[in-house]
Amino acid sequence: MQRRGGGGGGRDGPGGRTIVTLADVARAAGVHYSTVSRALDPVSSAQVNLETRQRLQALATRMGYQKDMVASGLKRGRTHTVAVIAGDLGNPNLAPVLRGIASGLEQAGLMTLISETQFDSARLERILNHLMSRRVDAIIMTAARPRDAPTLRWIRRQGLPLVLAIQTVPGIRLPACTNDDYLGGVLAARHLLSLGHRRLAQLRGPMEFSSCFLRAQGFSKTVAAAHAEEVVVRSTALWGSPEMGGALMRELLDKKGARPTGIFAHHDLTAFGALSVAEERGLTCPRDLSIVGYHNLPHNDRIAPPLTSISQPREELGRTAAEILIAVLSKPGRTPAPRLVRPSLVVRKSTGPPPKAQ
Amino acid sequence: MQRRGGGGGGRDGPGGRTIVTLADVARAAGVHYSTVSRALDPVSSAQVNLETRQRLQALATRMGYQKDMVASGLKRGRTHTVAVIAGDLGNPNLAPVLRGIASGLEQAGLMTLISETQFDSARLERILNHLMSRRVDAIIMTAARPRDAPTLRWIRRQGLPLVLAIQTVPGIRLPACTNDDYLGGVLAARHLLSLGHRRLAQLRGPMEFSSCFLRAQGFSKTVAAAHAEEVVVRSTALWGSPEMGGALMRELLDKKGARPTGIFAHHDLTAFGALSVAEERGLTCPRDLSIVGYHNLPHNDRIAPPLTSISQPREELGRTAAEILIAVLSKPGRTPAPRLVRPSLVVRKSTGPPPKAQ
DNA sequence: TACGGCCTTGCAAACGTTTGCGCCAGACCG
DNA sequence: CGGTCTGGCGCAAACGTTTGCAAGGCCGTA
Repeated sequence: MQRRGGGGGGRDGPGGRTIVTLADVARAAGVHYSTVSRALDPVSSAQVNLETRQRLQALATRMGYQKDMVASGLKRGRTHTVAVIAGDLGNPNLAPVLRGIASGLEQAGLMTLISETQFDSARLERILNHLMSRRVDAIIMTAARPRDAPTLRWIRRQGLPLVLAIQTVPGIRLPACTNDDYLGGVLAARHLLSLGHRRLAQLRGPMEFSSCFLRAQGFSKTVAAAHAEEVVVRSTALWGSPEMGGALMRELLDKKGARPTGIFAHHDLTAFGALSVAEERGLTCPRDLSIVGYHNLPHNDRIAPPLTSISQPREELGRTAAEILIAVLSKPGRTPAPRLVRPSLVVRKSTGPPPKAQ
Repeated sequence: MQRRGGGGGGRDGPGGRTIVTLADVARAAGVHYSTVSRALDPVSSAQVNLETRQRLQALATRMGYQKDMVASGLKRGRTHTVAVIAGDLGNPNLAPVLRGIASGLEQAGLMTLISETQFDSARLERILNHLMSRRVDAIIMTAARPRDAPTLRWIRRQGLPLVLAIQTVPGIRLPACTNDDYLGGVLAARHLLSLGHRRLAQLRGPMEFSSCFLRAQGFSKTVAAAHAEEVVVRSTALWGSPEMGGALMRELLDKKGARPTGIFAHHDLTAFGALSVAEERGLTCPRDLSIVGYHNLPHNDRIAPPLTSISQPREELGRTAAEILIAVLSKPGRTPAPRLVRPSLVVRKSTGPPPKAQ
């Protein structure tokens, strides 16, 4: 299929490019190719005489030799490739995380393969088969939900190292890196409480995501500990959007009883939708109600009013996930402890003291 | 290194998982493994007798056989992997494009490898070496600039199929998929002109990006064709940010002569910054000036005033890039024509008729 | 019946790298 | 001076798949 060059050796690649192999270098150096292999491999290079080693290394770089990772992968069973399985690549919050992962892995000589399940389990299965057949060294999963637990266990049974990022799954012990969403909820609650709010509410995201669940818990516990009141509305089924936020806000305002003055939205977009509905109802923010968002989207200071929000270091999360994965690969036995990345509160104009009237 | 199982055959993978090979299936079926290979390969399966073929296919799936793509890649020289080289993965506009690419490629059985240059040419070189050594089948490059032309030519010389996405490079003929940025500029200009504006200006992005260059051209030509006036300010060195927008806006307002009333920002974030500065100077939008942004970021309708913007189908762009790539791979000789994805204008409240006074 | 043409299947050599094993020469020791 | 040890290198067998080639059987025709 692939022609061997006549004189100089070297293989013709698909596009007619010449590929220099170990054999080519060996021929040029007058040694056996296994010697070249050893000379170029950092660990076995001690087995070859110092000066031949240096000569071969110099020759290899001069000839433009590049180890064929495919062949190496076949032989060694390690492809130096890590797959990231995301739920929705369209989610803008994901990009910085991916960046962190990719740059963190790159430093360890690992490449990043990305794929997207679109939260479809058949698709996930197809992807996993693909990845197994490609012999990836490990998997990072970014949007795992409780219902994915069997799949996660399956992956683990296959012996594939697995690290969770962004979301964790209760009841399954796996190395993971997430935001400290519980703390995020606490920060939001504390902020509103410290401003004097005593009637609070949450516009919650889907509770199957650990991030939302923990945010809700952190918030509720803090509110309860302060003996303040929390008005409960249902959580959304879909992830943050203005429409969802509007719907929840309407539901909240339609409830009988005193209206909450401090609101914690699990997503900035949800907060936007809620603000629109509040304005329709003649409420102004922050005079009549305060609202805290989540994610600290880049335009929060341009909207009216600029949105107080919880900021998460997303790229750091990705880098940390990469670190964990590298640790797992280097010592397969141990499961590193889950790691948390701390969020912080960014105060803007959408929060203030509650109205005096109440 | 890897132990062979005693009785049943099968290889033990890194984590102790058992891998079923062609030889295992063949042994179980009592045929030679080459026959199994042929039976399972869609093109050569015609060579094997219908009923053995079916028997082998059934047995293979029953035994959980999965073709080892690494071994196949070594033999065939095709890895079914495509690399996407991005400039900045943190750019939120990129995520939908990546999604489009990944899902488009997946349908052709190709996997997507992503990497990020951070606009550092040494890094780009390292990445390319890595990719070559990994024998990727093709490369998609998303943020090429004129200064990258030598590298692009080098890739082409290596015989690696290459497709540009989002940005093109003048003077180098390569298959590409971009937004019709020229049209975007035209749409912005037409909109402002049709509202009655006669003095216009642009807050331009870095002109080394073909996208910005073409937007600028489309806008300027349309303005000139309408015999309206364009006030020129320098373009930014960095990509859209509120700070950049503010700086450019200040420069524009400090110019002597009549103030432009219609402004086209090459990025929504630039527009946001410009709006802030305008407000500082006591100008209100859209009463005193109109502004059109670009990218149609998801929160444009929540800012004050909601921002008129040019929307680009980003995911479609990614899918189209994938289509082009697949075409290139299927017939290596031909260079498919560059394709354009059409943007559209989304009118909101930041644009209106010019002030009567002028 | 002999022979040429198929349809199927087996054989074995690749693809490029890694690595256990063994060989050789030189050094060292008794 | 003979034996053992060791550093350095070559040999060849893998890793799992693909594929040209050939061999065997079967059929049809001369």
